[in-house]
Amino acid sequence: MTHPQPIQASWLSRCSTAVAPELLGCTLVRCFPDGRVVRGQIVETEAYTADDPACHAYRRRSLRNAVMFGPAGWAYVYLIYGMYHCLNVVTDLDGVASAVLIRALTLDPIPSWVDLGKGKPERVAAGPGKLCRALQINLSLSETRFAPGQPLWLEHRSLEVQHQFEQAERSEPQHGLESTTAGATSATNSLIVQTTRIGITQGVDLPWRWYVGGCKAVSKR
DNA sequence: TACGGGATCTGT
DNA sequence: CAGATCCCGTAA
Repeated sequence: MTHPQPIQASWLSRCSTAVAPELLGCTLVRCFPDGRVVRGQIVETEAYTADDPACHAYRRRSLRNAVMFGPAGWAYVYLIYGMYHCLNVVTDLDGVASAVLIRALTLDPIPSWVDLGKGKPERVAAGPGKLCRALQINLSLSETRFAPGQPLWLEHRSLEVQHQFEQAERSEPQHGLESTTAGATSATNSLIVQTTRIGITQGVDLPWRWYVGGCKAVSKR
């Protein structure tokens, strides 16, 4: 068991559509001022790019979206529907407005101070709004850097998780893409499913959502 | 300055 | 399927 490897800004400094699937299986770390730490495995992501009409930075640079135009490795948090927050990881080169929305986490174990509410524990961080509620992520964390010692940082897939993903790729004899429900496609030999994004009205057909197949924390639709 | 819609979630 | 609830982009 090796210790966790923090994700550097350079690794995130690529197109969001490349980063988003690779963030699956990685760990989001939330560190509170008193030192308490919550770790969650990322199981669902979406990519947003500069020329993507669904992207908050599509039209112009503004006070809210400015951080997306900057270098990779910063947090973009926004308030949605007046009551939920959503967490994004800024990606790509300085000047290229893009980000990955973190849509779901599995928390194992769930720390005692995380509010379970009612409902299944495996769904405490199922959905972009719920994961921010569970980890107490709000606007004050927007425009902070993902780095160890900060309130938020990211860690690469553990060896175990990496093996899981690779093993899944080996487990089936070679096949092409297999169509599942509603246009979702997944290689029969991969844990990762790629499909269209959720909750948007523009860019609806872009297949820029990825999730870990079979995971209970993934949005259902 | 005013207005309306939104990368959500829950309960009916 | 409606409602909660508030910020921000757009138009005036």
